[in-house]
Amino acid sequence: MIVSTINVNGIRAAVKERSPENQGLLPWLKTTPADVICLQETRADDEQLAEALAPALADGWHLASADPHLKGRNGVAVLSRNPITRTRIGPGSNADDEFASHGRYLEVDTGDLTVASVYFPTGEAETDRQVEKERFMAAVAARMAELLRNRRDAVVCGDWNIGHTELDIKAWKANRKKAGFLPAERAWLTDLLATGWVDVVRVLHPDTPGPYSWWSWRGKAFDNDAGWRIDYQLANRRLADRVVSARVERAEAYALRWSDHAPVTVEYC
Amino acid sequence: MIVSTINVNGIRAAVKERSPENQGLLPWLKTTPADVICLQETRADDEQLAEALAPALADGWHLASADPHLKGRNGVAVLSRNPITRTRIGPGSNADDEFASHGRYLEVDTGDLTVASVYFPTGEAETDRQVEKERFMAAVAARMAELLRNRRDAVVCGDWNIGHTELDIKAWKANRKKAGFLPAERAWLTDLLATGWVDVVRVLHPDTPGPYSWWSWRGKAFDNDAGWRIDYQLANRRLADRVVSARVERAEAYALRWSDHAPVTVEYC
DNA sequence: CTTGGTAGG
DNA sequence: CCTATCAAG
Repeated sequence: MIVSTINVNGIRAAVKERSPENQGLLPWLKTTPADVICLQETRADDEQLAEALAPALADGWHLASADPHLKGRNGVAVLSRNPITRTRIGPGSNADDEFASHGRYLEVDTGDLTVASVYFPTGEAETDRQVEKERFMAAVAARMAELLRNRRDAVVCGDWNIGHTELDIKAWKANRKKAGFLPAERAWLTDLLATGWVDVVRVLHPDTPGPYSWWSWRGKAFDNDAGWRIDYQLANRRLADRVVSARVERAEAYALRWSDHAPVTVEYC
Repeated sequence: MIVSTINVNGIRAAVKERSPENQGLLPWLKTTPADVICLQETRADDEQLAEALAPALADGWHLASADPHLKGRNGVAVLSRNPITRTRIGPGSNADDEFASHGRYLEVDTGDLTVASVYFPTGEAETDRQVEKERFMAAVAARMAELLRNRRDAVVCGDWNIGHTELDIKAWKANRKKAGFLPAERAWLTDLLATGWVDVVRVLHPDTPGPYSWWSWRGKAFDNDAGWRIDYQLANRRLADRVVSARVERAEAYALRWSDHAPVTVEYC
């Protein structure tokens, strides 16, 4: 069982042919061994998303998605080779959940697994946008506590927009007061992991900087590997014990950059 | 003395290299025999315009321009191989001219010639935008009457956004109620020509449809030559008598399309 | 279909 | 620097 997660930074741009060598997301989808793929920042409504992914759907992929409330913003989805047997939109427990309409949280069951695709707000230190990010963090943590109480194995994938430790951001010193590496955000992740979730990429690469999963388009950030590791798969411990490999597909991304993020791919035996 | 006029549809886009074969406006500028070039729809302020045209200025071209009041809209300019000895912005006679700030009218003297670069509003039938277009038409006609009373030879170049006769629009039947081919607009041009101005391209091509100078980007308008002749050079009669050639540079535009308009180029002996 | 502005990343 | 939106042409 292989699970991938990637922030596509606009599904319509991601599926576009960019050059003869770089034909975008669809060739990657054709060749990936993944069984489940979590997508974030589709920046499209359900109809536009299905249209962009039409070739994949024709190939038999199943699709679930959570529409953004604002056009051209957010949007998350899950692609699965096996049927999707349950979907839940929003981290909250009821329809008046403030985030249910934001296109930031989608949870599905497929086979024996529960998979969530989550897109955290960017935030902005010292502003209301950071307050909203923290409300979203609290809502997701509450839902993840519920998931732990369930019987099913679960993995929560996404763009968390938080670097956890100094290993996770190349320029961590310059970012100590920036949204994405604030002490409160880092502590929140530490606390979340203490409840029983496992950051499976970090467990397999405990001491190395990165592997980064996002590089700014600006300047030569990608060439210099001046990146951030902000895309995580958090698995419950029983599932995490089954991890056989966990990597960021940077090599592929190097040749074929159709997003500013790279896929984070984990094989569970 | 060769005068060209072209609506560049955004100077910053026009100077961009579009492909190995199509390097944009600058190579055309390198090879054109024109002595004076009127530009419309630069969609840039004076500083952005000078930056986009920096290679031409380094080659010795002189530049005058009229800033648009709204960012990214309108904007007219004149490039001249010889020095520009007088500049006037706006068709009106005083600073409270409503159009002086709109980046639609620039008049210069160079050598013995007065040259104006004018960008008429698009208009929209039955709306306030048409009323404004007609106010601009009246202001330009008034200024052109003044020009005729002057001693100097003068040519008023630009994107008039009006097709004069059925020869000037391929699909004239479908456009009889559309801004750009309204009876009032056509009559205004007829009246203007009756005051002593000469549409020099039409005089040299009296009976042929076109030659069109604008084609919509939509569909296959350009390939089908489904165009409009809306870019004119109007010369006073004495100057018009010196015309030796007048053409639309469609052949060049075919290979190298860096605007939806093509240059209208006239040689005066 | 293309331009430039703007918000957001 | 890239992805969207939008108004305008």
